[in-house]
Amino acid sequence: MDEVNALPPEKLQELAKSLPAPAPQREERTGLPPLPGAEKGKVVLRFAPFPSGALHIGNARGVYINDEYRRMYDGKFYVVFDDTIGSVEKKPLKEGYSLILNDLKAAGVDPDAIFYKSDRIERHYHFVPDLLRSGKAYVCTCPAEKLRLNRENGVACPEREKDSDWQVAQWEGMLSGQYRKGEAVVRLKTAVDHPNPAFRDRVLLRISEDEHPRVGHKYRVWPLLEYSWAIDDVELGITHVIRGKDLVMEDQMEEALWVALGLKGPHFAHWGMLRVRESKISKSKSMQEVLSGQYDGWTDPRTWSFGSLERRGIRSEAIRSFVLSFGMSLADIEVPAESLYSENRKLLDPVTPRRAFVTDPISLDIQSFPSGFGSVQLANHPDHNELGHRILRLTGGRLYIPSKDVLINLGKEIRLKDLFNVQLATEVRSDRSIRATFTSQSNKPIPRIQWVPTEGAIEATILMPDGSTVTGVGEESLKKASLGQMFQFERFGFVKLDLTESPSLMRFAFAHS
RNA sequence: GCUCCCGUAGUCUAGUGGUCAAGGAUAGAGGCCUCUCGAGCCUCUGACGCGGGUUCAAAUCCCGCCGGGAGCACCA
Repeated sequence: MDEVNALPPEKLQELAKSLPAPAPQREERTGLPPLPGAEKGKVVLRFAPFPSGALHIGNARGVYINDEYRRMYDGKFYVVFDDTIGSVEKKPLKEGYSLILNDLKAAGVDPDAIFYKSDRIERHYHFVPDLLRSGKAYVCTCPAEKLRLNRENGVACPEREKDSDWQVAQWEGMLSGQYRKGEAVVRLKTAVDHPNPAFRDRVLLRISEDEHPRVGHKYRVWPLLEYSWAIDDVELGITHVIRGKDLVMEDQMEEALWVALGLKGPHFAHWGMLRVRESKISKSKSMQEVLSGQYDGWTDPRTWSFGSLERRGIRSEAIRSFVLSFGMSLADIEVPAESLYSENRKLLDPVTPRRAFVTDPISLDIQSFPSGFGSVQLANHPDHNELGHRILRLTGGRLYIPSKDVLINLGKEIRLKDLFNVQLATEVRSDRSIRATFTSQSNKPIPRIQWVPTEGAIEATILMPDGSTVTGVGEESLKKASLGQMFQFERFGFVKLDLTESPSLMRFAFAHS
């Protein structure tokens, strides 16, 4: 090596030529890494939402990673509603089910089957007596506070060592109503002094008398997440549980339970925590704002729900490639929404018609308006003729232009984009108008200004991602737009028609610039 | 505090001992094009957290440190 390095550059060049061509670049992996133990055609995945509200951008990773693996392995994708009774802070919502199913549809993900945990409670009960008789679990009747304290101190509760007849009798008492909410739970015997306090004789089932949105008061004993999944994952034939790394401890619990139950469960894989910088708000926080009426429903852009993104015109394919670009990395990341917008822009830009829009308009009063400009035809897209054109009527002789452009060009000659040049007066009149004089038609290198004919202009309000509203005027042709149609307001950004309030007042939602 | 996870450019990510004087995306800068401040094209800036090992060879393996995150419920 040293010998070669010592050679003069010319010699090296010669030497390089005489060598065989370098090996081809290492092949780059595309898509997600292979799943351990996965066989084509035999992979079964699950997406397990809690029906507390619409799906959030944070759920997108779970949806699309599982769906992508389904594609890769020609497998199955199940939706399994994780709708146990929850807690005071986390309650299943009746509308949560349809909200989520609709969001999945909007996401372009079609499940192979839909299951409800609330339909499977009997299966969860089924294993309890055996667990009790074999001494792998026990009924604990300590009050929650006592239990917590004992766990903290690594102390066993007195019921732990009672015989199996007593255990089974108490279990039946839980089911029959002899015990009330909070008076008895079933706990797994792991170890009271396990180094991880969360592992110390974890609770498997507990009593709740709350009404459930699907099954009402049919059950009073409800399983907890790890226990129910230890059974469901096996019985539903799930081969791979792929979820966020916030749930790794639950995996370990499931594994402990499989040992206790004598079952063999699926593989686990995780991804790290993803946060979109602009969407600091959580699903449950959104829920509060939606329910309290602070937000404009589940599609309020501040919720960052799937529905809100659809409302803004963020396409599901863009969300898909956005979240898949992070792969299965275990690092916790915070990503700017701009990355998502960039994906969406690639999809939107070539197919979205352009329209003129002016914020904070000032009326331009043109003296000696040239004849022959009764109307002007403009292409809908500068690079795609196939998108057609539209005609702007100029018969009124007045235009709106942005005040921002007026103020920096007072007294100067400006070009009205795609039209002609005018000389601006030196001051804006009190009625928010300004005079201008026609100068010439030739395209000159002077400031080019966006404009909208006053006659036929619509008033447009645009709902921004932060919940604020921008108002302005848009060209007449927008009146023909249909709900949900997208436009690029030139020099402003991509918008989607949200609501036509009246023939001259239209509401749009802003996607991104 | 305890348990676990993670540290590659501003932000993400590829990379699994030599093909890496580290690839891609996005953001940024400059230029070309364009009657949009959009898109497109070209160019540029910019990274292996730190310190020790192991090895002929380390972004990659080991140890320590530092930094970040998650979990620690009769929630999911």
